[in-house]
Amino acid sequence: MRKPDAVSPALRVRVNAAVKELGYVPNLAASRLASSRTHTIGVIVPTLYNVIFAEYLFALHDILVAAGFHVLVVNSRYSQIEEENAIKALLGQRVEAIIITGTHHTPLSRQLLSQARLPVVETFELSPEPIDLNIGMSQENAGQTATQHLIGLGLRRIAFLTGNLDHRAQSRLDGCRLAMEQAGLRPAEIIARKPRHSSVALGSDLFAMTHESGDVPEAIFCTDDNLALGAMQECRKRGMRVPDDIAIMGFHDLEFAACSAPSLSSIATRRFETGKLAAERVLAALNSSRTPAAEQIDLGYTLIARESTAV
Amino acid sequence: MRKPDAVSPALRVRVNAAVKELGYVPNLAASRLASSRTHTIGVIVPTLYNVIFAEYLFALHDILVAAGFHVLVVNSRYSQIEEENAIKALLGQRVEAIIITGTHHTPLSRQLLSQARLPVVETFELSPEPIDLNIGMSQENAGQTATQHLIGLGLRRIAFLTGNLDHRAQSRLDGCRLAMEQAGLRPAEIIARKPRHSSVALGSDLFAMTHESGDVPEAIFCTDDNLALGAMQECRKRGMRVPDDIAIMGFHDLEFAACSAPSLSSIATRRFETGKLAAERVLAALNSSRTPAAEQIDLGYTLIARESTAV
DNA sequence: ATGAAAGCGCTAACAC
DNA sequence: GTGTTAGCGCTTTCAT
Repeated sequence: MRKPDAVSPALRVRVNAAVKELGYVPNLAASRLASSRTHTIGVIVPTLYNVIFAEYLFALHDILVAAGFHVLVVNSRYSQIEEENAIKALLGQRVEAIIITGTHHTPLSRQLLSQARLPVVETFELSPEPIDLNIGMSQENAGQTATQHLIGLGLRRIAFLTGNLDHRAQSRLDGCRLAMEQAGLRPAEIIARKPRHSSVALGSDLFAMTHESGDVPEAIFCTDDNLALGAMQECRKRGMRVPDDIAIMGFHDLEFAACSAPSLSSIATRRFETGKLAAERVLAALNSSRTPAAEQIDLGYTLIARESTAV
Repeated sequence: MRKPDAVSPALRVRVNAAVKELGYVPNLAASRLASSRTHTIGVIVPTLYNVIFAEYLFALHDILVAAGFHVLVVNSRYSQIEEENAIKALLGQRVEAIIITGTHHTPLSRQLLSQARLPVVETFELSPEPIDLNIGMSQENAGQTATQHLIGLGLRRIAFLTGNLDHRAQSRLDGCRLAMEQAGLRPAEIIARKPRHSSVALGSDLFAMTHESGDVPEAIFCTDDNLALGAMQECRKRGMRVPDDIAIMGFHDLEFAACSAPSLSSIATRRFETGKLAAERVLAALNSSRTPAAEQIDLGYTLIARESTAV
């Protein structure tokens, strides 16, 4: 069945007939056990709610499936414990490589990944000590750049807005604080108490909260374009004009940032490229017998200034 | 290792030490082969870009993981061929049940699912002849209800706007046509030539196209809230007021519909409940030895009238 | 409570 | 080109 050409046409016909009649489907577990090849790559993402991971997975999927691999996606829900369980599950499946979001893991996770002797790619962040490959960008620098953009516009009272404070959001906040400090300022911080995933509705809620507190800043840097869009809409509802009364800055440059009204300034990040490169490097590592040297790739980011900060 | 209580404490300690030192992880393929239990449920969705599937998967995941199952998510990219391949892959994995989006499959897909002797749940639509279980809603009725709402407002020139025309979008369009016909009208149809996934940017593009053609309707029913939001933003950019100059209606009642400015009228659909119920029925079927009768559950939908159609 | 042994359904290597 | 056979690493059953 796996090499139909290597068999007489007559036999091939009989085999196909039998397959169809019996509804026979080869047992992958047996095949994997016997060949010790699973043709499966494990991918861990923190959530499926955020479209950036959909884009990333799309690119990964494209390349890996074309190369004959299965892609096993697990989500860790932003929990290191769930991530550790996901790693165990993937190793138990004997995936041939693991592509994992972020660079912060439990000690056991690191240990498991290190001694598993398979290609590991950490993505979206830059690690001080990568387990193996690392493809990402400096979230802290990006946060700093965004904030410097606002400061450069003459804005002084700047707030940082986020839903849950996962590690990447925290790094952006660190960058924001650094930029403010360098300018002799301090950011206000608007952080949702209850960790909810980033959404337009949450951005709207958080801005409403801030507005009602009476302490409205001159500019808001949101960790995410969804939050930014929600904040912009809430501004309008409350009679504030963007950017005249308040400047708003997003993050990720999602598809709608260019066409929202007003259009949204953001930091463009490279999700497709991250996925594509991770997949390519994994394939390369799997095809070369010798272990390639651990490598770190900085994909960078780009500041996109649009109407929402055109003060 | 699987029953630590059934072993002397001393041995248990030695086992754990060995496990840690060797980085031992049990081989799931071997376990599955030996026990002929995979504890895995396969789920097929058409895309990961649409947040409704994230919500659905979240609910599914919650219940199935809590019950000790693995969830294997595959996406078919709205292609029946890819869906067929996904089904083969899942059956090869010997998943214990399959939860699949939609009710339209290739003949071979139907055959494979029928003769696999495992619980199958088709979701999001209602099928005239379900393979096994079917949990969904009438997309056509929902499209009809939305359109009747617009007609009831005295609007006559109504357009239907969609990105790609997958089967569910087609059904909503059918419902829209039916309502128009009953009122003695004909809908205009705005359909993206290049199938792209639904997004705010696409809604914006499509409305811009329509506006430039000069033939602007009195109301637009969009297959998706993302498209609707994009259309609303593009309206504002072009100096049209919603709902005064044009009424806009979305679909799915995504999180942001309530907080956009103006707030968006929509049809609320029940993604969480669909996932929850599908997971519960699968677990029930797996626990009862006898095959439960094929069943069809209509989860319905709700018209939510908000500012964008408050004419 | 512990050890021994058969066999799950394939793959890979070999003989025919 | 075709048939045969020994494992892959577990689970399950049976002896001890």
